[in-house]
Amino acid sequence: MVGGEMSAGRRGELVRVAFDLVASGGLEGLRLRQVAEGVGIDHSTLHHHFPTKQHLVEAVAEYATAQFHVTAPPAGPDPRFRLASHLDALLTLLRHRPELFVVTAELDLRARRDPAVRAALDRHESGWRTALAGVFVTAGRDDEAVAEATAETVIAAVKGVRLTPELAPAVFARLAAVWTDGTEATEEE
Amino acid sequence: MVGGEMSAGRRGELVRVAFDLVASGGLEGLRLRQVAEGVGIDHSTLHHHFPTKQHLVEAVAEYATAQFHVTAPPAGPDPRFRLASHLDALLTLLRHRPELFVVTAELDLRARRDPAVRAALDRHESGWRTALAGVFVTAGRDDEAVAEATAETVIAAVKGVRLTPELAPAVFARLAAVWTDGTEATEEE
Amino acid sequence: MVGGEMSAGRRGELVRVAFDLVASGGLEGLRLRQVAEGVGIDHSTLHHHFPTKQHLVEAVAEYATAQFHVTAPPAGPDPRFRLASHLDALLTLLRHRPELFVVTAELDLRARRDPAVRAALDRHESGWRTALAGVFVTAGRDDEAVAEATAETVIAAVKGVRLTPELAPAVFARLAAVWTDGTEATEEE
Amino acid sequence: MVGGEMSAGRRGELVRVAFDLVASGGLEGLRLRQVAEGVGIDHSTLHHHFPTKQHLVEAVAEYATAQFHVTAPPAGPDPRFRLASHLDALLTLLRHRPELFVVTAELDLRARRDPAVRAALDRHESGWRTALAGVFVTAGRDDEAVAEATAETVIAAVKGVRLTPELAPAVFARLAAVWTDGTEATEEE
DNA sequence: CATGAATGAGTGTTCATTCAT
DNA sequence: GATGAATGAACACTCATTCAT
Repeated sequence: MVGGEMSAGRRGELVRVAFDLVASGGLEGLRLRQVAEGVGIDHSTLHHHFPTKQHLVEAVAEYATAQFHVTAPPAGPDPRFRLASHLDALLTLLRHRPELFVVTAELDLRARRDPAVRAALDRHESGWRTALAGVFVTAGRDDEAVAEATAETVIAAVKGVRLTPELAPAVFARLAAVWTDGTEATEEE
Repeated sequence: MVGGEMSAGRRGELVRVAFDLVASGGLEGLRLRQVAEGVGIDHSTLHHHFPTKQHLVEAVAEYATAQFHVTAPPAGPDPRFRLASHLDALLTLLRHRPELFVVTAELDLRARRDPAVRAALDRHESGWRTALAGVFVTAGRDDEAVAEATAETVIAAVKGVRLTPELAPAVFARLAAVWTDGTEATEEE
Repeated sequence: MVGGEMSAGRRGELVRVAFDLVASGGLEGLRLRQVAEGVGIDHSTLHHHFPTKQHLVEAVAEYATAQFHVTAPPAGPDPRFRLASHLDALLTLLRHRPELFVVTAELDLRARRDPAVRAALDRHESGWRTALAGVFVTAGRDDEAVAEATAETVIAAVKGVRLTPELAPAVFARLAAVWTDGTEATEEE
Repeated sequence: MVGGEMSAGRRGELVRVAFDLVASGGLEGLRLRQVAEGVGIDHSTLHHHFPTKQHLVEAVAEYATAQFHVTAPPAGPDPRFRLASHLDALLTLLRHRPELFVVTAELDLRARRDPAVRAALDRHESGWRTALAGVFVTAGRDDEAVAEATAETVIAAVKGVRLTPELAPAVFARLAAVWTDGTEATEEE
């Protein structure tokens, strides 16, 4: 159950090298020769693991989105705590692995023309969306539609700071403060 | 008669066609031959107007960011009205010219490795940032640091819905609602 | 009679700029745009003066070879003096205008595939050849065939140092010494 | 069986075809597509063997200069014989492989702007220079400086007839005759 | 004479992909 | 699996030349 299909092995190595290359040079700059070189194999050997570049890109999409599972809002009765925990986890991840957000931004753009990448991203995002809406719904202050809109707003704001991690703390603080009761909001800051 | 220079002429034509191609195929898919073909000239003639592809991309960046001037928050005493107007204008632009937001997203990613595009985007964004912070500062409810963080949050949320215009109405409504909920806001009405 | 057809005027200017560009970048690197730019006119205007690049190259060939008239062996009864004067003049020219020899070397190579340049060079070279053979013939020590071979040898040696002017003094000294009587030969050195 | 590596193989084939093309069309006219075509491979495959055109040109320079090893003056006690043998070998090479001299002339010109070609030529030429000076030094008639100047003169003359092989016999005869005319030379016979 | 716009053939180079070994 | 050689379509860019103004 652990590492079901990746992590070690040539395939996983290749995906991680490709991920790093996308992070530094963009999807546009991704070169199969560099990926192979980064793993220490010939570039034509790479095609034994990924028949086509597209397959590798899709694997990178799966890999990248999977890394976000650590940010899932924890279970619990207190919506404010769950939201705060979620934003904290995201902030920590953004600080320590900013490339994860960069690559996601790259994939978001690619997804417009690439159904497979689109699907991988949607799989990830629908989970995120649902979990977040759940948090706001249990807060009980709003109806479901508003809760969903609020979740969407948080997601949008997170996406919006993917390329500028230095702005994230202030933005996340605002998000947390605003959707919390007036009194706590001010003292949290 | 004044300012006719920007939109007419081969240069402007080329920029607009390039812009459209970026919107549909991404910066990655931008091909000079297609740009030239879209204008009806030989691809080598394009180099007469833009010595290099980079020059064309920079012109696209200038063109794209310039289109956002219509969304500038209007002057006036009422911060809630100014914010609502700004979000309305953005929503209208997003509805009618979604490519503008797509291209901006593309440029944002390119800007990570392209100082010239970075500069063009920064020029545009710093104006946006300042104007928005100004709105919140005059609202008087928060100090300057909070106003700036709030502006950043709005910017982040707008950036976050660039690729999903269908979510924008709900998100923008949440943004407007949240920052007009306070006591001061209601008493002015 | 002075400056019969060149020197001043756009044509002459263009030829001299082209000559300089060939000297520095080779015939291979000659660009009409640079020639025009060097004179301060548009590159399409250049075609009013030289319908084609070939015409300009031929003009450069004429110009380059014409500069060698100052090295013609002087008239006089003393063959040794005539040879020494000739070699002196060549050495002086090589010192002060090395580009002249570089361009000639370029043209020599081009002449293999370019009959017009071939003709210009032959015109110049046949005069040189005849004059030099004349010097050796009047020396009286050898028959005409030997005189011509000697002239050819001097020409070959001069051509051979065109690209290495620093070797020219020693080589020219050897040439002069060898074809002079034993006694004078040693004291000239 | 040893050394079969230099002449066989795609690399060697490509170099020889490139050499021939330089001989006929000049370095200026060298086209990678023609080289590949001459070997019967796709022009992009050429880049598998030579990453850049420059690498191919340098290989041509190495190849061309290496062909001259057959003209090295033989060892032996008699300077006149050594010089005559050298000139004979050069004359034979010039007759049977005139392209070798043409290509060398092309490379000489290119070397002015190409340090790598310059180095290849210098490697070859310094050997030639040293060997020739050695011949004249052992002749004993002149001091070392004069011997070097004489070697330089022979080299210059040889270079000077590279493009006109028909003049070489007469010139080489003059060179041999002149430096074997002295009293010491005759008394050895 | 001079210009700016346009042309089109051609240049070296790149890169994912294929295939025989 | 792994490799090296080969492919071919595509790319940005160059440059002499032409032509309408």
